Amino acid sequence: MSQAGVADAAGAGGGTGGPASAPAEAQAGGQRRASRLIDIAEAVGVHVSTVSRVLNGDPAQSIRPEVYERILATAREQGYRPNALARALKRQRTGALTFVMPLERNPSWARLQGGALRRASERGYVVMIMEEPTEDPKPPGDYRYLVEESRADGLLLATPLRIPEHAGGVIAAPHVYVNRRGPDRGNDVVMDEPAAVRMFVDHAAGLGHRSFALIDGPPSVDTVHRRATAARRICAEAGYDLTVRHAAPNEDGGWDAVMKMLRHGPRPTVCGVGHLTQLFGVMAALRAAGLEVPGDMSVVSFDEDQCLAFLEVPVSSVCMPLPELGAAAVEALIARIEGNPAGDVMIREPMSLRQRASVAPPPQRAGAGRSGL
Amino acid sequence: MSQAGVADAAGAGGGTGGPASAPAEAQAGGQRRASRLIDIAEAVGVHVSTVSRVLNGDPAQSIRPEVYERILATAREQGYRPNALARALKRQRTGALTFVMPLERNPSWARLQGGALRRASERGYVVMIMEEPTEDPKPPGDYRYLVEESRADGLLLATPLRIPEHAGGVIAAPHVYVNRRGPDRGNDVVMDEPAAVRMFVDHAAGLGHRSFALIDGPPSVDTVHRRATAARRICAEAGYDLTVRHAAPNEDGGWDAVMKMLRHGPRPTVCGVGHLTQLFGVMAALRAAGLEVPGDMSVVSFDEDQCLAFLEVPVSSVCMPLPELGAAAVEALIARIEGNPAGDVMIREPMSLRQRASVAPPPQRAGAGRSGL
DNA sequence: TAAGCTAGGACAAAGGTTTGTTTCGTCGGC
DNA sequence: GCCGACGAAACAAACCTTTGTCCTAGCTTA
Repeated sequence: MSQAGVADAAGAGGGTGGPASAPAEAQAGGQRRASRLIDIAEAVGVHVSTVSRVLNGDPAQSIRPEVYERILATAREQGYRPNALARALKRQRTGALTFVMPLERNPSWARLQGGALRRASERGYVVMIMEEPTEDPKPPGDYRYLVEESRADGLLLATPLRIPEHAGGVIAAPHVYVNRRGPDRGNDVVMDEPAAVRMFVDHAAGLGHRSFALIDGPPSVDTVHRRATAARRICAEAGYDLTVRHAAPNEDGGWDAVMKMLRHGPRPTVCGVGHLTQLFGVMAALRAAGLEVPGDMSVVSFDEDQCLAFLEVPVSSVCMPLPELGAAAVEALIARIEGNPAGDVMIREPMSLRQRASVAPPPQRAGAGRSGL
Repeated sequence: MSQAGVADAAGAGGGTGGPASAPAEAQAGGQRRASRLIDIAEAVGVHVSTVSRVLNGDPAQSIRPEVYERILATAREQGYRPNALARALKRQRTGALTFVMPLERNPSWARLQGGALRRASERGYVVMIMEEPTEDPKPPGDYRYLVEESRADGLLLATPLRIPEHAGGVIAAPHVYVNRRGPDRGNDVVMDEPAAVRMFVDHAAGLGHRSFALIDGPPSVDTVHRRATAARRICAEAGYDLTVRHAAPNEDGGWDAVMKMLRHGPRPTVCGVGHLTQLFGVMAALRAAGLEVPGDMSVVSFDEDQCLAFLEVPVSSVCMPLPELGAAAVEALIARIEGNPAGDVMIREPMSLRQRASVAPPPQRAGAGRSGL
């Protein structure tokens, strides 16, 4: 990047014979060493601290304009890049965040991650990703070491689980729980699951449905727990029937849940499904049971994905602002790092119901009466 | 994490009054400061270098067993964690990799990322993710700064694009191009796209197909380029017809490609589709055109995803080992960082064709004759 | 008994920045 | 003519590790 060496010749002449190491240029063999503050200082003929202040625009220091310009020019010529390690060591701040999340194929995680990464990048932070498997989760304290080792300034804890029993107490480092409520208050950034549920219920109720089902993952997952709780409350208040079925968050889980649901008790007329993968099993099971969607049963997914529009029966979904959630989590974490904790955050907007073909008025048989529309 | 403070009392007694800073414990107000080497050294009554060697298991140094034990015990009591910053600064190695990739909802990227992250973690590296948008890509040299700033030891360049014209030359830092051939040789880790294409062609040819189409993204994407080139060669050698259509890597692109394909020239009997998103458009367009899959046209996706099994017509796919590609890329990068560059790598295994309902023998009309099976 | 060797550590110099404190002139004011 | 202030920059102490070199007893050996 631009030929160095010129700088030295044009520099302050004679006094280059300092005891310090070789300048950035003229390294014989391999890779040219990276330019350091001291290389610029020697080339210009000033002290390293002066260079540092100029390059950082320290307002408390006045510099002669010519020196100022020379330093800037030399830094450019040498392609100077501050050593983030040294800077972080001195400043006690790394400019890095750690995002702890499961590595799943679920597109929702990608949306969340994308939102977080973009916002972090805008804010000048780099993000490291660490996997936390959904099964066999480690206590959150185990991630603390990344901050303790000064690798990162804070933690985004985006595991879907609720507080593990072995939580190991509260994390001292700046941290935010993403779409999950942590053991300590004031560090949660969560989706407004009740609003999502309400959107689902209102939509279906508007078509005449009175008997609801919710098929979702295990209640140990905090989002699931919040969704189920909200559904119970909302349906109870409105006087609707509700069956909640917790099942494995995969295709088989969806299948099993449907099969059990059809065997036991009165059949609901509309069914919300928490996981995209469960949805596939749900649709297959309904078809296998001879039920038509939406003729016999309406279905709504709580995971939005493009493929929903191209399934055998296109499935409506509640589309939640996952990228916004990720971005807000980053924002909240940075605020904590900078010493302005702002309390829990709930993400509401923009939430929408994407209507596809899987929702219709309930079948007459089960309908209350005014299924006119 | 275990009460500190005990260590000091049990330590070497009197000589604690060093001029250095306060020990890790007994910090009055806020967060207890992290334990440092010097805290352990003072507690035990040895020099900091001794602690460092013990904790790092330096074999060149002999230590009295009792001192050895005391150091280890004290480190444990204080919950010592080496400061990664200081260590990296001194060792000139960060233990971090940077993964440059687009942040897309495409599940293939998640699989690739997952494979890379897991392998890096196994190898003791942390990974930072940087976005490179698919449109408006920066020259790869622009990421170099992450290494120049000593934030990472190497770069995984997983942008799907071919060498940008403004590449800005070769990157000096250790780097690997992931599923893309870079401007310099010996740093590529790529999928065996020709094998994938051959799997597609052989499968279809075995059913009697002789007229192929390939719908894929723009040829500026290196994977697309490799796929198209391989398809041309393979079909030419076998004497099959081939139409290659480059289109936008989204639903509309797939739709447009089909429409153009149906308007111009002889209609192929089987169609490979490069992107999952394009596939949706392809399926919609075929249906809109009144063509049945697989009756009138067989379809194979080059992107595997669970949802393929649940589309209106379940679509066969060539499932490529993306996680393995990611892992191999990490492996190759680490080898370079450690000074053992190993040349280009091609990932072949395990590659499989997932047969679903979208492939059948060609329709009689277009078949050459022996369409018996 | 003196020289030499070894075990067991201490010393100190990096590694590249940041930042509080001094220093050295020079200028202005009285 | 002297004091204070100020502009402009140097000095040096961190930040925390790693690692090459040096030192000091105690012991062995000639």
